[in-house]
Amino acid sequence: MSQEDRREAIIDAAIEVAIEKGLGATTVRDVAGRMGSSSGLIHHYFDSMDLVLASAFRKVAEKDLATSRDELAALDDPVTQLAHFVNTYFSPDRDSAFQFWLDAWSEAGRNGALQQASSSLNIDWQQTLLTIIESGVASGDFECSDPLGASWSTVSLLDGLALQIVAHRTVLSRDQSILWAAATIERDLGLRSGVLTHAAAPVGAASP
Amino acid sequence: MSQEDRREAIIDAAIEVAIEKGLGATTVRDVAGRMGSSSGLIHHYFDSMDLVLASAFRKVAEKDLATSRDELAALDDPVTQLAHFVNTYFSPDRDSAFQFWLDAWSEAGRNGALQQASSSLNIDWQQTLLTIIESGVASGDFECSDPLGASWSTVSLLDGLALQIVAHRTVLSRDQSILWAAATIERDLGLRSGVLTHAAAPVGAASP
DNA sequence: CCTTTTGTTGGACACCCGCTCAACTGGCCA
DNA sequence: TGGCCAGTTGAGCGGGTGTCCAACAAAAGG
Repeated sequence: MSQEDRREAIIDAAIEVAIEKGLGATTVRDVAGRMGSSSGLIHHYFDSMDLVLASAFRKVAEKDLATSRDELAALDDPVTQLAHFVNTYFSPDRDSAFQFWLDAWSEAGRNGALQQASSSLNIDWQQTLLTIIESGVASGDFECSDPLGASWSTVSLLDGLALQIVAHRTVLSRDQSILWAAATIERDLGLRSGVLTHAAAPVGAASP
Repeated sequence: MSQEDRREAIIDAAIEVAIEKGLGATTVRDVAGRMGSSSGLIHHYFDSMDLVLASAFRKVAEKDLATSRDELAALDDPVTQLAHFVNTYFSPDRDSAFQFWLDAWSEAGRNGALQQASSSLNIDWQQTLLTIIESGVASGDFECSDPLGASWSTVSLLDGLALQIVAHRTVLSRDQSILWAAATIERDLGLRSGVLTHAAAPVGAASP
């Protein structure tokens, strides 16, 4: 097993544990136990446990983002892309990844490696949205004088709603949140009301 | 010193420590040390440390909310109230309180007492906004067919932006965030562009 | 084949956690 | 003055943490 593979195996084990116990409560011994190896091994590949946790967060968040980007790439017009983005953002499949985000945001102020990973990946999500918005403005589908502001407002609105769903469970329903987010985003981008939600639902849309 | 005073003193000490070390990293010994008392005392007044932390969060969040509501009560028309709300939401004064929110959202899934405090206080903030929006609709200042949705979208948007400011520090500027949030909220409530930010700035508005 | 290198082990270290409990203190009442 | 008791102490318990490191195993190189 190559050095790189071993590192990935450690990160994967850390992810599995963190999903069950939380990022902050994931320990060296947990990870070693999950891998069936010794605890010393982890420190042979990582200088500190903080780096393991930051790597775990980064891998989860990167995979989550890559999945989203792949799905978006399969759609061709900006309106459909945006509709897909909004309709899938609160999917239960993303709950565990979103809990990683909550943990990262909370810990960012005290763990430098995490803050760097968290802020750069947050920017990546906003950039993904910015690309959609700019292409929509270019094609005439959207009407928006400030795509940068719209992209940040949109991710922030979605994150704020997702946060309620994941942290508080029953306070907001997923479907209701989609409708509320869509309404605001439609107004921000000069779309007719309902365009984002009445569109033929893309693969994996809505939620149970 | 009465029982109630002692409890409050413990909570206050826990708050001081939590501001420095984070809610999750605050220990019984830290709190006792800050008070200059023994660790046993804390357990004489609280059944568990989790309850101390939940109480600390609740006190910070309640005070933060009460301050906001008092300021709003001093203003009379809905537009001025909403402008004040938006212009003060990202104030540096609120940073430490907001870090408590980040910690609470992260920990909510694993600490029942915290989840209850966090979700009910989140609803209180949304209700505050809902009251403003409903009075604005009644007075004809706002145009909004779904005040409930608008209130949730607005808190979520503000929380999402505040989260970037507090967790990632330099990714977004406070002033820029106010402008972006205001633009979206104005569209949601049928206000003329700039009404929320060009209004005579209320006490403590903007940020350095 | 024997040495060297590399990967891996798991016990040990120093420190921290929440929580319990017997012992102590000091003010109040009889 | 003596007894009482709520308030308070802090050592101690069982268990946890990240990190280090001498010892071992196994593959690589001569």
